[in-house]
Amino acid sequence: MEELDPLLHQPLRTQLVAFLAGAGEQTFSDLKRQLAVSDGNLDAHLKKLLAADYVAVRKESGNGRPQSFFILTPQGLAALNDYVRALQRLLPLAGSGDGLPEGFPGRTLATD
Amino acid sequence: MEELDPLLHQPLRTQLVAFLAGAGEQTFSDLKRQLAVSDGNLDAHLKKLLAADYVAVRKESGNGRPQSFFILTPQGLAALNDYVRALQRLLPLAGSGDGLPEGFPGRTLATD
DNA sequence: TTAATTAACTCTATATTGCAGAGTTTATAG
DNA sequence: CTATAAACTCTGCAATATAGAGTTAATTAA
Repeated sequence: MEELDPLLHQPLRTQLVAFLAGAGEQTFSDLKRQLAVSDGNLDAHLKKLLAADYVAVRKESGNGRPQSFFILTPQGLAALNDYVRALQRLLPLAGSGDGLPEGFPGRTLATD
Repeated sequence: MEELDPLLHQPLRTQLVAFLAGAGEQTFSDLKRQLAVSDGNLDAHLKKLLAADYVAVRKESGNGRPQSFFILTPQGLAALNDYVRALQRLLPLAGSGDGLPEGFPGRTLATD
């Protein structure tokens, strides 16, 4: 059965990676604001992504407050790519911009 | 930012619900085999889906071994529908059957 | 030039969730 | 009627997620 990278298949991390993919390099604070998440929680999830080399960090200081810039690595983008494909195979999303129930052939609903 | 139903956004439960959506009513053992998961783990996740009324169960006995048939409820299908749409908004998947990197405008990659 | 303030992180303890295997029940076979 | 096996279910351990307290570093203002 279709595997879903557990590192990516978690609400906050999916959002994180999707956001980095779409918006490019972001500071810790940017991410914190965008995802409305606590410092500690963001830190913990970033650490996991860093440990997996899905995300890289570049630190700056000297010309202002110290800042960390987080960015998706090529591996991270590749993993996201694979993840999205796995989702597409698992969930019949193809061509369903507006409904998708028709995309689930053979289903039977509980009649309650 | 885009919300992802935490009940569905978990590897095993996503697979479970996707499978039920695609294949209709399934027994406990069918699910166990298809998802290659331990009894206890399957039971735990089914309980959560039952508690949320995403899945319903019908029990049979008397004419063979006792069996439970699990099935997606209308609420479950609706939740899955919402979930897929949230993913589609979060991840720019549209029309990317074969690459998708182009689907992430504005991204910048770490050069390592 | 140095003490106060504030922003940017990071660490740690607690809560929540996930998992596997042992246990229980129910049915068929000998 | 005892043994075997399939179909679940329960319980304790392990891993993960979260929040908030703590730490470091830089600007501001006396």
